Amino acid sequence: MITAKDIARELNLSQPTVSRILNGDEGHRAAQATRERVWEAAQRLGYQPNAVARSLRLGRTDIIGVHTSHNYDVRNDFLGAIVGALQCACAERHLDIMLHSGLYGSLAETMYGKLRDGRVDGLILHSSAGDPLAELLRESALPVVAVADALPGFAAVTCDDAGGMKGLVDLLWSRGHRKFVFLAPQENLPSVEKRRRVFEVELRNRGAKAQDRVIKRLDFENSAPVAAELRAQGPLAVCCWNDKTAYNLLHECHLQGIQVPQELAIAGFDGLRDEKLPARLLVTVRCPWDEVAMQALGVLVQLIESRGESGKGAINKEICLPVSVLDGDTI
Amino acid sequence: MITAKDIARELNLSQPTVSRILNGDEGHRAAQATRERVWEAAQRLGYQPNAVARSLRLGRTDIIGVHTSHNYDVRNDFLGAIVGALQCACAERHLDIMLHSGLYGSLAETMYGKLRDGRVDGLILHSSAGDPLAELLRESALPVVAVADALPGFAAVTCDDAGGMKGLVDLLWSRGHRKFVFLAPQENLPSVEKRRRVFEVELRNRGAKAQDRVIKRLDFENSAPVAAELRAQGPLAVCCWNDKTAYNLLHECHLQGIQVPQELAIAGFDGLRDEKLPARLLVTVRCPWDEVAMQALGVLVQLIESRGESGKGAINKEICLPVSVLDGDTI
DNA sequence: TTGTAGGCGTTATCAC
DNA sequence: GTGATAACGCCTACAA
Repeated sequence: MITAKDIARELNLSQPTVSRILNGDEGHRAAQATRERVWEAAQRLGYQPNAVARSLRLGRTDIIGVHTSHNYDVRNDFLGAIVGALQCACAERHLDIMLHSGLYGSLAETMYGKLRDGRVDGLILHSSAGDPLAELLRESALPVVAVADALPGFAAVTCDDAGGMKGLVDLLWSRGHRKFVFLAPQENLPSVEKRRRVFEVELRNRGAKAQDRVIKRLDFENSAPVAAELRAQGPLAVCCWNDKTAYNLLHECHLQGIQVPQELAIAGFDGLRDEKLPARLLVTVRCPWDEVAMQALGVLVQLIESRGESGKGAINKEICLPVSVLDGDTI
Repeated sequence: MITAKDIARELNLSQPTVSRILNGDEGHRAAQATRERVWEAAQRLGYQPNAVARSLRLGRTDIIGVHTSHNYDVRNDFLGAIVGALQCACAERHLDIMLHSGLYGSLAETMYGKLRDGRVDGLILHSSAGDPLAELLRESALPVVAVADALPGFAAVTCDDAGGMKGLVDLLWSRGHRKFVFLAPQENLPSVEKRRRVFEVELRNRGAKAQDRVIKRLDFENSAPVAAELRAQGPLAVCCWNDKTAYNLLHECHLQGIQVPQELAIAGFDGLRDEKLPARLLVTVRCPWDEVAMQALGVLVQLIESRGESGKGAINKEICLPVSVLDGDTI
């Protein structure tokens, strides 16, 4: 790899002179002739400044880290949506993205170390309430913005989970549904908590009895027995905490011959529904994940630029973006 | 940020002593008491070695770059599959991933510079034939492994496009189809070229006339007029170059009321078909993208480790992974 | 067992 | 205009 020193030697100049000229040289503090010689040599030798050395010197890498405490990678629709949008947003701002790969279940301490080893200027984080990693990060100087799920003590960009769930209940109620189940995940996600709470409040306000607005926890996998169980409880409307769960349930219904929406009406939440096939259009709530990512990046850049001023928590506002209910034919 | 020097000062030691102890200290070249003091202080002060400085010194970052010359991000099913699998594979090898965000259409030279500025040890590349960036990279010292589409002069991990297409033609022919169209993209992708060639050869061998094995180029977007045009040409089997194209076409058929598979039989290629909904199962060829990513990483690590030995092109083998035809109900 | 010296490649601050 | 000099934080070789 060819360095500035190599160029300097070639031209009988000092290395800093080369560096100055190649760095824009705003003050015109170099002879025209020298400048041309330097540019020519740089071109000819294929000089590329070493970004690692520059980062060490400047204390800045222009790299944004992305990490999730959940066990998913970019193939997960949600994370893919976030990271994909970040890629676009980063390109405009001349930033790059680092995906911190941590084995799921590795110690929070270990991950914490990797995140603050100086390789990223800031972090886009997706985590859940009570995550030990978040606890650690809160005390650190690393700028962090949470996405989708707000974390106490961090800036965050989220979707209007409450509004979305209200809209969904409105729609379901208007279609005549009176018996409901909310399928929640095992993990404690703040966004899902909000949805769940609105689900309960809205239905209670409408006079639904406790047994007609049940909360049920499940994981991605085991939707087979759940489908059967739900069917047994007569016709009802199932609000799934995300689209993936809803699709799993739909799939099960197909396998078990359960009529949708006659026996089970199904709604999702995410806006990550698949529109490739027109056959079955899931009712869901569209969350603008691309916008979430863009805004999160904006806030993160602000945090990074204002680093050091008046403590880190200066900007820890939470931005909440509007959602919209998407109708379909599963309710 | 707290450095090794800080610890040294605190304990009245020299900085290298601290560094040595914290780095494993295999030779036991330190007093037990000193070691304990150092570890204690490191713990107490929350010391985290600066990875940027370390990288500068060691000439190694333990970061793998990912770049595509095409205009897509991680939300593209294919790229998502590759990057997602890479995330898993990297975690095991204690590597991290960098997504080089380059605005589509930015100069190859610019991108070339960013890729070899020392921030990544190697590169996973997805590109097409004749890409100027690939030309540049071929001359550089940066270890590169191409995925999905082989590039002359690079190591590559690909799928058995030829075998897959042969299997697909076998299946279509056995189902009685005798009139075919191959939908190809505008770009010149080596993998697609292989599929196209086998498509032609296999059909010619079976005695299909030229007008019954047509090649048609199109982009993602404009499948609307194409669908109508295809329908007009009577019942035929359409082999789409990838699943996304196939789904677009299916969608169009639905909108225009074209019967699938009676009027148009449709097959994809990728294995990125959506199985969330059981309704319409696309006939396609499953490409093991996760395996592609894993193997590519393996080769890349080999290249990195053997860097400097006997020129770079030492290992530029091409690994070709087996595929399988997936039946469905669209043909 | 520990400290000193040097360098990775860059940028910034000064003299000259 | 340009060249020393220093510093970013780390690791390695060698000397003490």
